[in-house]
Amino acid sequence: MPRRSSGRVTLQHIAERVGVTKITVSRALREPHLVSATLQLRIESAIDELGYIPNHSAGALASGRSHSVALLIPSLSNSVFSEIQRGIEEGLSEAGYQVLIGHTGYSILEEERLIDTYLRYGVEALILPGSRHTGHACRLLRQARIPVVETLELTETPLDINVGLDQHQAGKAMTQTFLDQGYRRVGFLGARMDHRAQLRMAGWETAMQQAGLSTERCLTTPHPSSYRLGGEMLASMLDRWPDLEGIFCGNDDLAAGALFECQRRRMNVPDQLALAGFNGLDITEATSPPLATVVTPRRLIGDTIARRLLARLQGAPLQPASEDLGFRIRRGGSL
Amino acid sequence: MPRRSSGRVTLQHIAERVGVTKITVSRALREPHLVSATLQLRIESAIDELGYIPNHSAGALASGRSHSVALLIPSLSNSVFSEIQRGIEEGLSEAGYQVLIGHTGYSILEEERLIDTYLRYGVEALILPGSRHTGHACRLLRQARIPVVETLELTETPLDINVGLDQHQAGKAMTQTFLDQGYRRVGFLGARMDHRAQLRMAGWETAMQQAGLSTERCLTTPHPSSYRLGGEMLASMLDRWPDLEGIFCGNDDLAAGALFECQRRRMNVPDQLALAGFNGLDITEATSPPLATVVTPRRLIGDTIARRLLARLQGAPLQPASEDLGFRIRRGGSL
DNA sequence: TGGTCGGCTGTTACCGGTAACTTTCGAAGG
DNA sequence: CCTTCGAAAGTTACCGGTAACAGCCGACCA
Repeated sequence: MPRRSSGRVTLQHIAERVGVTKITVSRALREPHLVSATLQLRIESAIDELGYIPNHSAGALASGRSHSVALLIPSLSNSVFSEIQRGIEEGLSEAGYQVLIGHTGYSILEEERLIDTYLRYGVEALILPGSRHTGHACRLLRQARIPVVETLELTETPLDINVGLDQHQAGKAMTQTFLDQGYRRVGFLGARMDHRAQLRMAGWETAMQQAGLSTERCLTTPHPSSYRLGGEMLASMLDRWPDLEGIFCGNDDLAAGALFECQRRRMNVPDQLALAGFNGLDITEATSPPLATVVTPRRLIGDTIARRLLARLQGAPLQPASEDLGFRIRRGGSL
Repeated sequence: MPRRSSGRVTLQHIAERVGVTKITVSRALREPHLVSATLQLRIESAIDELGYIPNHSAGALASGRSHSVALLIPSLSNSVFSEIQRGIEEGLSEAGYQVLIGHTGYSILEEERLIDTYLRYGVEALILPGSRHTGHACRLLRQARIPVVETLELTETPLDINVGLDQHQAGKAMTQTFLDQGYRRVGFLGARMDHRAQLRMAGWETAMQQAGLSTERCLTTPHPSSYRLGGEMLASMLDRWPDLEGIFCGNDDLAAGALFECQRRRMNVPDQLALAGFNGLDITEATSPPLATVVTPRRLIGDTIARRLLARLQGAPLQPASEDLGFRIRRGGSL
């Protein structure tokens, strides 16, 4: 009678049932070509007779490999990440990796906590949103000696792989589109104001300043963005700056909320007020008029991350570098 | 020289540095009250000097406890689940559980695969969307002898904990609201048509039949729902049944897409066509007019799941039962 | 006929923690 | 002064797999 045991079916049970040793059963599962065909069959049938389920912890401990990768995203409810996630998952799961998802709630402290958690799980790589991390997080990452991906934004000093787009440049380009269309009093509306939102706003400022225009018409909040907030903030902005000609919203949710508010006020978009968002979510194509937006190559980002990460996991050397996947301006009908 | 070793810092290293055995260090981390205060301090400082990160696999293997729970959701991009998830996560993380998220893509085959995967990880409980599973999945769940939660919909034959709402009843109630407002030629527009969508549609049929009305005006598709699809399908329905007075959409995305299409056609909602959705997502309150919808108690569902699951994890006996958390009809302005 | 080789299976040790039990030691009590 | 007791730390074995290396055996070749 063993002192303790989980009661679960183990390799040992299968081995006894078949009359071999457990290493043979282990091989049959991982390297079937090393096991004779007849044994293979007997092992298989024993496995599903007894309902054997491998213990991942035991395997990971013995082999030093977890076959898993952690993907941190800011928020589960933000559909910006679902396409990125799809690309990553498809690429990695083909190669036998399990993708563990965690969400940071846009906080680098929470990110640090999650990095620690997933390092305990022994993930073989980490994919992080953004390029700003706590000092301790950086230390953890360096010490872990595993591939790290920083994504969405670009950085001058990548830790390892960096795939994304230049958020500042994109904000500037969208603002320039307003200017090219003859709009002059263009405001900025932002929420949450995480690092990427700040970069976009800085792009707006740069473009306005270069054109010699005022950057006064700007309203931001640390609250999470939502349709409702877009509407409310639009109302405040119109109150405060009745002469506004156009508003660049830091993301599509705000822009859609602002558009709905315009509809309630029977304001014509874009004649009375031009609007633009950021990301190119589905909703921008559905509204009437469709919303102008910066279309970000999210699926491509996901695919690229998967490809480059697999290369690193298969031995490609650490060679920190950024990859800029660009963006596309879509005028929709709201600008 | 050991034959193999990961090179990572282990309990053993900390123990040597401090001059104790590893079990003492292990205790200092898990049961600090059993270790003297001075030792505790020396151990702590050794841990962050050396940068020790516990190996979760080793701990889980030795203790037979993974301190993790799997939450399967149909789709990451559907914000219906983010609130449920938040409630679950807050409740469980307080009690020291890590929540692992997987998405089934609305497929019970994929669900089966994920159940298998997470059982290998040794999760201590599983939370599943829906009550329909493959036969093999049921076998796996039964054999695993861990708490299982089925959520969103209710079932007569719960495996264990079942928390949700009566989707059929909700569909019927919303349809009845159309009828109470005097609408007669009420259609149904559905996409994806997973089990819950089918139940809602059945609710619509029941209400219509009980009122002696035709259930002919019904259009569904297996494609995933989206704003765009809502618009396109609305167009088809209006083509085919120009006499439609109202449309009950299987979810809020479709309803919003339909509303946008009405706006493009300059059709007045609800005078020319009444619309309703399902779930009570943010967008239903943002549009103009706001959309009628069935508000589902998602946060409450999440909290309830956390509470009941914790009870089971702490020893409450298996006692299969359903808990109906109800729903609320919101008329918005589109109905 | 002896040697070699390759296919298949076994032996042994080990991964990094934790459970359960044991030992040590100083303080309190009789 | 001896016993008892409890706090603090140690010993030993074990969780369930896998790496590395060691047989075994029949086929093939010289």
